Amino acid sequence: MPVTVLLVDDEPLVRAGLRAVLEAQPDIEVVGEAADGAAVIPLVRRLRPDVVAMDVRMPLMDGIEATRAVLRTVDRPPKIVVVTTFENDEYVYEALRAGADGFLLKRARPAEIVHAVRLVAEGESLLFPASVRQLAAARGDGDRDPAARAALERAALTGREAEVLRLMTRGLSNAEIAARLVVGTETVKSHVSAVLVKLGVRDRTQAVITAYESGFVSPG
Amino acid sequence: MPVTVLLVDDEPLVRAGLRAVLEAQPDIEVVGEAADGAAVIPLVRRLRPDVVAMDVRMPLMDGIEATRAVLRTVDRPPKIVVVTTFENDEYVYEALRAGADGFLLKRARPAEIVHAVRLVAEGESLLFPASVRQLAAARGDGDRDPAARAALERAALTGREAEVLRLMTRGLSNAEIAARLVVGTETVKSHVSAVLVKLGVRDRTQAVITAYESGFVSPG
DNA sequence: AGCCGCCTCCCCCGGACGGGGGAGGCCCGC
DNA sequence: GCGGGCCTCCCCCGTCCGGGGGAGGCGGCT
Repeated sequence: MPVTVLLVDDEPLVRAGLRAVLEAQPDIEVVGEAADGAAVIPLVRRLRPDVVAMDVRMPLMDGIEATRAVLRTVDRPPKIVVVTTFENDEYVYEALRAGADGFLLKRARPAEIVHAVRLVAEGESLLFPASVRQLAAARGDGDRDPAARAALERAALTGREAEVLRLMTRGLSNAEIAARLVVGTETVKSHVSAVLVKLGVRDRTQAVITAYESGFVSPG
Repeated sequence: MPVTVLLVDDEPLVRAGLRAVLEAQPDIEVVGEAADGAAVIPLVRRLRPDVVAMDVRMPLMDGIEATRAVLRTVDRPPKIVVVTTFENDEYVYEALRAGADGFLLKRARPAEIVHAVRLVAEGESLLFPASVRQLAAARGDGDRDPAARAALERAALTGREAEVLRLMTRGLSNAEIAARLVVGTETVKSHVSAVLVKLGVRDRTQAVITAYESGFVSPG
């Protein structure tokens, strides 16, 4: 029996592309599509796909949240492949922690995409080698052993820091962030400093750049 | 006879998506694909498509350059539709000035994409209404009359300003930009101030955000 | 109970940033 | 030739930013 796949991406074009690529394979069948993470759970319950190809960035509920939701609420859940546009995506480890079984880049060649779907369907927990290598190199860690991953988690932003970073990426000053969060500017400065240290950058502009380049936020 | 289309995009997935969408139409035929603008001219000469669907952002030669090249070197050139990811794309007017006949958003629905291709093939110079409206609204202009377009061009960044903005988006300080461009920091400050005014923003961080949001630069 | 991480706030301080204004040289188009 | 846009540089000044410290409270985990 064929591998059944559910596509989740807000861009119809990407869905059409994935569908075209995957349906060209006799052993793969696309059984459904969704445009947002919020629509995933009922579809998974109904269609029971083997694999969900899930975009990370979606309007209402992003891929990370949707992954958590599926794994938390569905029994015998499908394998989840997170689809991302960027190497060095901050969301990659977030997705893995959320329980995704692998991820792949949108710019990957069709054959690689097919390969990845087949592998995770077989139960392999595949991380795209090139991406993982870049991710590791960018962080200065060795390979993907648990210690390295733990180190990454330690370097992860706290909830408040992520919130502050997100407001930074919207162009707010420290005072504006303070007003928005109803805390003192000194508090905001503390969070900003922590963000800069953790991202390894010098100022808020570089932090915003890193946020865009890593997919923490995204244009459009 | 059917409308023949050449697809130009560096992402195989997008090409596959466009192909799937367009080939579903009986009167549209995709006659070729290219992954970069540099490959377009020989393909256009050989295949003589009615329409070229061209991505703006490509590794070796971008869509604007490729558009210029095609219109300059090919006689009886095809209609060119520029494909972009972002509304409010700075490149939109650049593309129009380069001679593109229209543009469409990647996130447009399949029916709209098909519609756009058919229209330009018929000789209509179509600008996607939603995009144009947003573009106009964002700039505070009225509609797409020549005066408005002229106003946009006047508000456009000069070469030096664009260069400075690009270095800003790479996280450089004024002093670093000055060193890079071999000018004084006061000069850089002048350019930065001009950029801030023209973009209608308060500080460099907001300028970088605008640059990302407008597609002036892009992650990955 | 004790520890630790997170959030909160405080001080001092130097440097970078951005606004305002001005000005000279250059080249291009009218 | 004259204007105008562009690039270049200059001064003053107030503000924001970020670094380096420290510190208290609170909640969870052990």
